[in-house]
This record gives sequence, structure tokens and C-alpha cells, in this order.
Amino acid sequence: MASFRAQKIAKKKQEILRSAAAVLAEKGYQGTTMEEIAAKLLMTKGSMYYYFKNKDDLLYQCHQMIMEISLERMEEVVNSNLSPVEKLRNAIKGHILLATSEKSMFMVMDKPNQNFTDEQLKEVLEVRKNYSHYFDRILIEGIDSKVFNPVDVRMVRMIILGALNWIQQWYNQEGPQSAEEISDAFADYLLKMVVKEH
Amino acid sequence: MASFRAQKIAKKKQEILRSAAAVLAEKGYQGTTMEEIAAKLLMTKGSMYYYFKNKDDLLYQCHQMIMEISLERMEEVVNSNLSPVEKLRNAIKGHILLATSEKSMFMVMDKPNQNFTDEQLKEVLEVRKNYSHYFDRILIEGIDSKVFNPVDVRMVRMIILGALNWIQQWYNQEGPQSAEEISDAFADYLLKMVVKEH
DNA sequence: CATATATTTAACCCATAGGTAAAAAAATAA
DNA sequence: TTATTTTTTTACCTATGGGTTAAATATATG
Repeated sequence: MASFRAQKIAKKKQEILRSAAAVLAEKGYQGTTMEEIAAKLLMTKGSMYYYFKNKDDLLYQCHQMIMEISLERMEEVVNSNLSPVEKLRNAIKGHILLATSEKSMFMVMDKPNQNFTDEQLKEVLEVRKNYSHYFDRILIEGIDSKVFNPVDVRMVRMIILGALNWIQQWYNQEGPQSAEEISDAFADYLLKMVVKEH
Repeated sequence: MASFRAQKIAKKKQEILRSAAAVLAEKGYQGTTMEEIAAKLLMTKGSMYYYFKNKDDLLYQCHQMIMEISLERMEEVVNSNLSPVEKLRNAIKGHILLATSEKSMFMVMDKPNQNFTDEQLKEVLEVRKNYSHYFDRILIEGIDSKVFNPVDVRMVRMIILGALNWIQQWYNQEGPQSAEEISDAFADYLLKMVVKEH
């Protein structure tokens, strides 16, 4: 069991990560200073180094935090007993809903090979690979059960992930369409690429 | 007529921009130093300031350079007398072929609101708006002439541009598929979203 | 209350990188 | 060849920001 202290520290870390993500998303990794992040939380730079080894550790943990959540949700969908069509729809919708509600966190994940150390990058790419692999599994399942056209899985996955990840670039809360509406529309259109007509 | 000097300077500027784009793409704006860019061209930092006002001027001109080319090509497609289906296919393929052959240049365009000054950003967003507007025009033309389904133009445009712009994140020359193959596949799949069955 | 431990702060160090200016070197003109 | 202009370089200034450390403060424990 995690000690009381450990829990308290973990909570504080999360607090920092969330706040840091907002700044990182707005200014980019190199454009963000540790002092800025600290100031936003009414603490000093030195205090941050009590919780995080250094700046890229902060970025790394931001990345892993959001990927963990993403993976969890994706696993739920993939392991459900929905049809491939509904699995794909849910995967798309789930991604969009999470990416829009946690926009900052998702933006932090952009351009991974620019700011991570080699070891971090290895981990990061690994976990991302797992995530995209889930899309492949759904696609293959649909193809095998003849409800999807025999598409090029890699290409289609790239199209889907591209469309989804691009949303961060243009989505804003005050836009004409809600995240819910966007996710429905995206799912509808993207499914048309793969679902067989009948 | 442009003087001999002016031409010579323009040529040198382009040379710098191309080389700068490569570094900027790899390390990001804030991660790139003027010295690095200069060194790659076997010149010194000071010399760069003879051609460019400052660092963000360099980035800005990189952006405008590639957008100019993109817009030109897009205009050719839109103003051709192809069918909407073929126009869309060509627009998609053209974008991908350019984005892959000029990968660095395109990567520089990412996250515009992070590194530009206010005035620059205004121009940048304007020219990008023009570009995406061309996609809208093609889509509307197809819908009006009943060859496309009555799709939500904004949503479909976002999906297409997302899929296309994401390519920079994963494409590499040595990959299993050539840019030509990728562009064909993308065009095929994306067209399925909008073209009516018959 | 006293002592030990955990957390925060303030003050500092230092390398880096954007930008400048004046001198040196190249190129061009006369 | 000399004078003039253009281009490049060298040396410098300065602010910034990541990271460290020792002291101060807060928190818990006996």
C-alpha cells in the first residue's frame, strides 16, 4: 500500500502536471520556462525540482499521464463485445472526446522526437505504438468478419489518427460545433471509408 | 526589373531558407539556434542578419515560401476543368506529394500560434485560410453537382487536412510505401467519404 | 515542547543564444 | 591600381533560463 506521504506527493505531482500541460501546450516545450510553470501554481522554481528531476522529466510524465488514460479507455472499447463497426465508432468518439476535454495534455504529445531524451523517446514511441495498434486490431477484426472492406490497414489507421490528432490544432470550446457533434460527424465520415455498402 | 544584386540576394535568401527549414523541422523553432543554421551553410551567425531581420523573420519567410508554392498548385487544380471527383483527388495527391518532397518546409508550418508575432500570425492565418478554402470550393462544387453526398463541408475538410498534415509526422523516405503510393491510397479512401455510390 | 523529517524558498552559478557593431575581406567600378 | 561598395567575420554585450545548494520554514512525532 502506498504510504500517506507517497499519496500526497503523487497528488501534488499530478497537480503540477496538469498545470504544466496548459503552459506547455500554449508555448511549446522550449518556449516554456520552469519559472512560468511554478508561478502559475504559486510556487517557486526550486520547489518544482523537489518533485521532478528536471524539465524533460516533467514533459515525459505529462506524456505518460495522458497516454495511460487514453490506453485504458481504448482497451475498454477493444475488449468489449461490440461489433467492429461500433468498436471503431467508439474508439474514434472516445479519442475525440478525450482529446478535446484534455486539449492541453494532448498538445503536449506533439512532436515527440524533438524534446525527449533517447530513453524517454523509446518509451514514448512504444506506448504510442500500442495505442495505434488497437486501431489496427479493430480494423482487422472488421475485415476478417467481412463488415469492412479489405482496406490497407496501415493507411487507414494513419488517416484516422491524422484526422483525430489534427483536431487539437483547430478545436476550441467556443467553436460552432460541440465536441460531441464533432465526434459524431468524424465517426460517421471516417466509417464510410471502411464499412461495406449493402 | 529586379537588379542583378537583388536577384543574387533573393537567391541567397532562398538558399538560407531551405537550409534553415531542415534544422527548424528537426529541432523546432525554439530549439534551433541561428548559429546552427549558419554553420550548416558554412557561414557565420552575423552573416545571417545581413539577410534576415531576426529569427522570427526567418521562420515567417519559410512559412510564406512554402505556402506560396502550395497555393499556386492548388489554384491550378481548382481552376482546371476536371470533374469535382478528379479535382479532389488531384488536390489530395498534390498536397501529399509536395508535403513529402518538401517535408522540412511543411514541418516548419506546424503550430503557427506559438512562434509568430501578432502581425505575422495574422498574415499566416490568412494565407492558410485561403488554402483550406480551396478544399471547401471543391467539396461544394461536388455537392452542388450531385456527385458528392451532402456532407458537412467544414468537418470533411478538417478530416482531409488532418489526415494530410499528419503525414509529416510519420512519413520517411525509406518507409515501405512511396509518396506516390501513399497519395493514391489516401485519395481513394478519402474520396469514399464523399463520393456518392451508384 | 523538542526533535527529526519533509517541503519551500532565496540566492546564486553558468552556459547559451539572440542580437549588435565595427573592422576585415571580397567584389565591383573607375 | 585605387576607390567604393557589398558581404562576411570577429568579438562582444546582455538577458534568460535550467539547475543547484544551503538555509529557512512547515509538518509530524514522541
